[in-house]
Amino acid sequence: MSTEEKTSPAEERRNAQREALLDAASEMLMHGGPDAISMRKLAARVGASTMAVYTAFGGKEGLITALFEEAFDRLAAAQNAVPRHPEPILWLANLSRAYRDFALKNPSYYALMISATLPLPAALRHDEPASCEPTARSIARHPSYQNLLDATEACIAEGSMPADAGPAIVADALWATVHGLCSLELAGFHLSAEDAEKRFAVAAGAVMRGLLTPKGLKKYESFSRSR
Amino acid sequence: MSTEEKTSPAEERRNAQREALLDAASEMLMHGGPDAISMRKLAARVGASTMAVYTAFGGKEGLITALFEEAFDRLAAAQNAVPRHPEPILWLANLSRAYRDFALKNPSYYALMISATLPLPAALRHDEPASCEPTARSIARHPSYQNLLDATEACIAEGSMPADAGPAIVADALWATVHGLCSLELAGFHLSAEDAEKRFAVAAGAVMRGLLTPKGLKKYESFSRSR
DNA sequence: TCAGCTCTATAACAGTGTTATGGATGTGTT
DNA sequence: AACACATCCATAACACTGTTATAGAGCTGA
Repeated sequence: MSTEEKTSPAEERRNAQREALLDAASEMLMHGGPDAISMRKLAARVGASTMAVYTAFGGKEGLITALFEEAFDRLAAAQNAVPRHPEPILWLANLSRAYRDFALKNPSYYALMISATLPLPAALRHDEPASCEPTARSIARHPSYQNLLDATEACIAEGSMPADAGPAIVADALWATVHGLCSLELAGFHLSAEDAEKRFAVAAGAVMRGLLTPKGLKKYESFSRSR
Repeated sequence: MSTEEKTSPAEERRNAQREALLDAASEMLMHGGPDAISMRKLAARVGASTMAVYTAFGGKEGLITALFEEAFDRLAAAQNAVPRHPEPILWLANLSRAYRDFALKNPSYYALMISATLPLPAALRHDEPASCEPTARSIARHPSYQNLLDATEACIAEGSMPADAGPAIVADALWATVHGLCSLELAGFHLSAEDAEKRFAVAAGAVMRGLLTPKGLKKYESFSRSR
């Protein structure tokens, strides 16, 4: 017997239905974006009525919030899967590549995540123009962001990156670049896969190099030489 | 008498109504995002019927496309307003700042533009998963992108940036970073205006420095010192 | 077993984008 | 100037959307 809560058969069935709804919703999200998620069609797909979605998630907003959490969990898992390389610079580089891989392999989840990073829903959807509360829907400051922050702090600790700007600003700089690159790539602006790869290498390498101290630069270039 | 086409009074009235519709639509876009643009409300706002919007733009898709063009025109105007500094590195830096200023001052227009750069509408909205045709809705490869490309080529020509990667890839690297930073900032991830400014300076400066050749780096640092 | 409660199915409400169908308006020709 | 033609717009309807009220089923706990 594990430490799980005892689940009555009805509650178990409810949870199963909730997961079925979430799965179907993610599938609808996959090949049509958030607007393609219709409450009626979603309920019909799992053989339930529309109200089931409302009791499970409270509404479309709640459903999409649940999809957000799913997306963030997947991203966090992908980032945690990156081994903590003893050289923090290489750890950081590997985190960047893992971030890109995640974005390319889960385009609709990624799009959903960054749709909260856009001003549209966050600041403008509701009539209050000065809300600016990211609720829980944002990449930055999220657990999936922690690895990037840790690696940045390790770089600063060993003197490879400057300490005066603060780790958050440095990490944001790298994140902004990688995110922008993924946006470009997902939008289809790559004549070939090799070009996309090359562009990512050039841009991510540039911002990395530009963020390093002279000491860090020397290390980084020795890594590049040895490769 | 100018070179304009002769406009009959009816056609002139039609054009006036079309512009009135576009203005009202942009206003609705401003404080509610694209989803807040309702055909009925839009038509009612200018005192016309719903069909007027359809004969003028063909549908909501056409209306939003018109808003896209408006947004791109404004961005292009903002970029063209940046004087062509004799030092291409500084020209490039000024273009970046102008891009950010535009994004911060026109958040909904900017969000509309980059919503086409996202995978959501471009690749996933319609059921064909392999369309990937940016039609005319994309920042990169657009006239508003030309200044950035020109400045990059000027940097390469004077030897401040490497020529082997090609100007497009270098320009994309800078654009991706600036775009990512604007996304972060517009989403509300700035504790203070000074912090946002600092972050932009650090990140944009880093990618710029990382893209420069040793020769360009020497120039760039002399600029920073003299400031 | 039975009261009580939660969940759900049906149907309706207020919206949305879009589209047929007449009638009014302007246009070009005779 | 007057007629035939084309265009455009207002009305109303259709097919959807998310959401909600209402009533009935199902499970829970005593």
